[in-house]
Amino acid sequence: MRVLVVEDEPHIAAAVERGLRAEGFGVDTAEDGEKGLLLARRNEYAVIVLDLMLPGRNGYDVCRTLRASDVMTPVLILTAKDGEYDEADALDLGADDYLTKPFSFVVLLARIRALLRRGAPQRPAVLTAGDLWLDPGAHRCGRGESLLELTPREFALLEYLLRHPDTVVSKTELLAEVWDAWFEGDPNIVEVYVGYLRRKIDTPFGRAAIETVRGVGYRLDGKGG
Amino acid sequence: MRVLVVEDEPHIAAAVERGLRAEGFGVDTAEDGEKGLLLARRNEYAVIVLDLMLPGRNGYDVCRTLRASDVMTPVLILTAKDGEYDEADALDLGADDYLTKPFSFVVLLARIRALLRRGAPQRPAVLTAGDLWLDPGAHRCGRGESLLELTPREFALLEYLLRHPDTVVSKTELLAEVWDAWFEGDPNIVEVYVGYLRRKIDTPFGRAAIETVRGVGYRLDGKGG
DNA sequence: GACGCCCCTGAGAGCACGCTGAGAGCGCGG
DNA sequence: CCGCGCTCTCAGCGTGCTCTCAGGGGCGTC
Repeated sequence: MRVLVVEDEPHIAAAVERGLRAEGFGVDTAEDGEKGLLLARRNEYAVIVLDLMLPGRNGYDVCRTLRASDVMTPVLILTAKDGEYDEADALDLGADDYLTKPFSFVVLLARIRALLRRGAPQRPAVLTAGDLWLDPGAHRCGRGESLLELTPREFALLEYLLRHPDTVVSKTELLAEVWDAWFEGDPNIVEVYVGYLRRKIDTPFGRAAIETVRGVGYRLDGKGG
Repeated sequence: MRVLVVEDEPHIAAAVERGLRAEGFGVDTAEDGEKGLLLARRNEYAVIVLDLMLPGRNGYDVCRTLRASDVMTPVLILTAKDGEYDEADALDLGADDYLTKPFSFVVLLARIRALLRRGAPQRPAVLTAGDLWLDPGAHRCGRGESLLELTPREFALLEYLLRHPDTVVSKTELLAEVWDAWFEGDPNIVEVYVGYLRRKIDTPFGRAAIETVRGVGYRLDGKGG
């Protein structure tokens, strides 16, 4: 899930970037409108966070140009409260939401999530497969009554599998989504972590939620094994 | 005192708007859910009057989305008596009151006044987690009978955690919310203050209300540890 | 039935992350 | 002007997580 941040004030850009990364987003930044446009056209972003006051090509211009070239990525506009621009204009130009500085980071996150939700179907708060459950918000998971202690990596892996139940996910896909899009290490790492997971969520319960599909990948049984 | 009316039937919208204006309210109207959402997010309303049967995005959806993006403005739901929706559902979604059409304007006004009296952000006077309690108004907190002496920063941190019990809050989020939205210092400060807090609220009582979720953040146990 | 590929697993190295103690800076009150 | 308390920085340390590697075993194929 990648986000593009177009913002010329370095400390704001850095704070937003750091925060979004901590929330699991991939982040690209651009310090002016020109670069923002380039990146927005070249890549597929889930959301674009766009400052209005930019050197050179301003946010209005960027937003209009994007829409004109059929880039329909949701755009969230940032601007100073006392700016010369009006929020109504921004929304007319095809922006999807609007936030005035200074704003709380949590609000920014909530807005971004809301934008993402609009496009995607609503996801339930807790993911389950049979008696196996995982709560992304509380960062907890378990099998029936038992709470399971997972490391961050194990948790991320299980979460991904639970989001794609009864579907074979390839090792490459897991590497890209759970690890890093540009992961270059030993792909064996996936097998290792699937092993760790099985020892925690399957073996103690005599179940087998994660099935190996030889030569293809892994499949999580929607009924928990 | 502004009110947002989201209603697609023009004559009802007009009647409600006229009536509310006569009572001294500022009124914005939206004829569908999408516009309603935009306005609700953009502006601060005292109350939102929301019809359930709307073209496109219906009232349920609007209400749920608003709550999900942390807009806590009181919502009063309007709906036809024989509609397919149930009152209980509406309240579950985070609506605050409920009125079936046809309704008398006087009743609508009374309900709106009641909602305003309740106060917009319906916050409990005292936040608790098990025997741990914090009174934001009195600026006091304690564990059971014992009063705890916290510095302002410690207090703010605990308050934030208590407002998000059983949820993992990231260090970034804490930096942004308890410190400053654009905090640039050493993020280690969060660990330091969590340490201070634990020494005051956990160690002396042999409890562990604040749990560390490695690589993600901290979680306050809703039962106080 | 034999071979080869893929997967599994145990051991271990490296290191990132979080915790803590010490102390500097600063504002405020005495 | 001094002392106190709060905030924040910094560096060291320990834990346990992540990842690598190599060997063994299972499954499919020929």
